[in-house]
Amino acid sequence: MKFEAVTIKDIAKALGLSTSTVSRALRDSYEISPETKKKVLEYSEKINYRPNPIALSLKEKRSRSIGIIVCEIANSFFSQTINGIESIAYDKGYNVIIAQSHESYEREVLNVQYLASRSIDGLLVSVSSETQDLEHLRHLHERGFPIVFFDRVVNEMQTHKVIVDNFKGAYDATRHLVESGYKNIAALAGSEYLSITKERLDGYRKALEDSGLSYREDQVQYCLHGGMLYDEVENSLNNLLTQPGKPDAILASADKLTTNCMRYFKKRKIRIPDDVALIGFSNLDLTDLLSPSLSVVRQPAFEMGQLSTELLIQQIESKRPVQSFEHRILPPQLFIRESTDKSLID
Amino acid sequence: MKFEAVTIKDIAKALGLSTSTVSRALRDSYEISPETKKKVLEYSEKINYRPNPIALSLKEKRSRSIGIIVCEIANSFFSQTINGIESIAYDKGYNVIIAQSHESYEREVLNVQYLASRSIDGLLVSVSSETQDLEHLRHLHERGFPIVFFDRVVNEMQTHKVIVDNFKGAYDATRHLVESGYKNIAALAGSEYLSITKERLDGYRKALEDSGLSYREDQVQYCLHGGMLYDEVENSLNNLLTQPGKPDAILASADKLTTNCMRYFKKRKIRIPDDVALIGFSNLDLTDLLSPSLSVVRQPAFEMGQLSTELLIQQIESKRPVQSFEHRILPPQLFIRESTDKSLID
DNA sequence: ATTTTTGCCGGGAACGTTTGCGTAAATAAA
DNA sequence: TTTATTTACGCAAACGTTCCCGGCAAAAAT
Repeated sequence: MKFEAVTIKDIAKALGLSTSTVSRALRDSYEISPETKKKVLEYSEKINYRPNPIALSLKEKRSRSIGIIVCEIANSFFSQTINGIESIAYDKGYNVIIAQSHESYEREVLNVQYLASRSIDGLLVSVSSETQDLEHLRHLHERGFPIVFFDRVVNEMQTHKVIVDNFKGAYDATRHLVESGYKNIAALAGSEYLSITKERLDGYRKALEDSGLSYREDQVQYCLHGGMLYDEVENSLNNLLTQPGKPDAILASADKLTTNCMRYFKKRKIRIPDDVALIGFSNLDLTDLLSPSLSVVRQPAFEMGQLSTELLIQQIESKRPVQSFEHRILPPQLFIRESTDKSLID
Repeated sequence: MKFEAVTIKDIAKALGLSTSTVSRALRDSYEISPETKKKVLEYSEKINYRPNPIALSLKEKRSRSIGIIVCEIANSFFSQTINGIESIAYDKGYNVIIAQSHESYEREVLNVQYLASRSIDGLLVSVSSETQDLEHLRHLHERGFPIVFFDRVVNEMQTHKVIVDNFKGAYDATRHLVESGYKNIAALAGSEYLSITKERLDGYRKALEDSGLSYREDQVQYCLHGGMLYDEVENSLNNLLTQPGKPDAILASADKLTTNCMRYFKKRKIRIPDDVALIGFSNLDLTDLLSPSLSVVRQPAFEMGQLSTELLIQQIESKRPVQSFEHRILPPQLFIRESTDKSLID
């Protein structure tokens, strides 16, 4: 069943005018007499005329829609980011098309190709945790296609980038653990390939060094899928907890890592924070309701979405190729709760 | 900066052919000689030709994209549903465009108009909690535009509908509370306008009656925004808890209602389930990590998304107007945890 | 009275693609 | 050899819109 819409031709025919006149009348051109304009406006109002955006896109060579690629919309951080993106995009008359990579490189490539072929005007990307090869994006970028990276950026490409200060987030969290008296602080990290993983580990390391504690490689575990799979978290924690100098605190550097870590401890009846303290990067709205309530580093997700979108649309609408690319760094927020602070437990 | 893509014309010019020949060669038409086909295929492969979907849409009067309207993608139930929708849509070569109403009728209307003007081929809708007037949807529906409702359906329109057995979900949950010894069971419900609210309350009521307990209107509280606003939940709970015959158990009929209910109890140091038991509809992946772990009615969200999309695409691709509409009802799942069962607490 | 300007409108091309129709050359049938 | 058929391709219209280019009146300037 096709759905027949009213076109400018129908209006022209009904009113005995040409399509050009109708088009001009609708755009309020000075070349059209007030009476004709009035007739056209009234009639198109009456039959509920809406311009066909497909036809417009074809003519203008732009679709007024932007693509988003994230790993999971079910991830609080990304759904909040998307809300930020949406708020700006709709304001500026852009439509958003969301695609999920589910942390798979293959699906990311497929999505990029799909979106590019859908004639989107620009792309907001947070790469998957598997992504190493960037040809699928570089290919577009070289041809002048606007791309903005957020959160999980890639250094190899000259584009606008919006991230949170991951170094500071991890640094502050680690310092907090040290100041709370923990001495063996392990890090549960995401994929090695991701920028955020490196930055967060750097912050963790620096905080240890600044505190006179030593950084030990065996206290760092990577999870390729960023905690999406419970098994990889279980594995990593098994590795950490069976080693000599067992950690008394853990810094988890992603949402799923943090919650699956809790799940692991709960299963094994390991008490938080008595046996092991836990702090993690998370944008969940429920961290206060968990047992124990969770200390977290929170990212300004909504603002990241807004900022990224502003930069993207600015580039899309710029007359000449953008030369200088911005690299914005937003501040993270530290929330101290029971999982790292026994005194808060009643 | 516009992004110039390769067209069929470029291929034709380069190969000294006409656009029609190139088009036919690409579609493997029998009218084209094998040699020409080979040349065209190889060249278009080389320059990475992709057909312009905008031009195709204009010609075919269909965009191969479907719209989704939900209140919040941050809601686990909806993000899971969207994953289900996506899985089917992409399989069948459809693109999805997601719009959020944020439980606002006004934004819902705007979104519907926006999506309709974006030449989508069909719409998957879960109405906002404010929605009473359905003109924005009826208008499209009457003109033969394919619409499928899921979860929050409307009875006034003859379309495909996919829901969960809300009656049974609430019935089972309430029976479970009764069987666990609770006698004063209150219901924290969502917007009165929503189908799911009515159905769930009906199940709650029937379970009470079947158990020899009386249904009391003062034990039911409605939250127009479905728990999105903490204040409305706080208000409702204040009403429930200050009445004579204070409830010893609560059935919360939406995700946000459930979690905000917990938040309220936590703030006031009301113990669950010792002071009040709590069970709620929820698709959160974290209910096992909450304190106490939460008993829930879970909906098969992914499957709902899949099924709805299959029905929608079937209708879109049907040659003749669809006469008979399906009304599918999926089974909910009950999970008993600590918040209603003291024996599970260690 | 003639020329110039102004106001108002229509014709037609273009965006990228598909497709019905026409047709030249090549081949087969008469 | 003539006619019929097949093969392989091009032309042009169409989808809905905008916009350049004209054109033709009436009004204004000469």
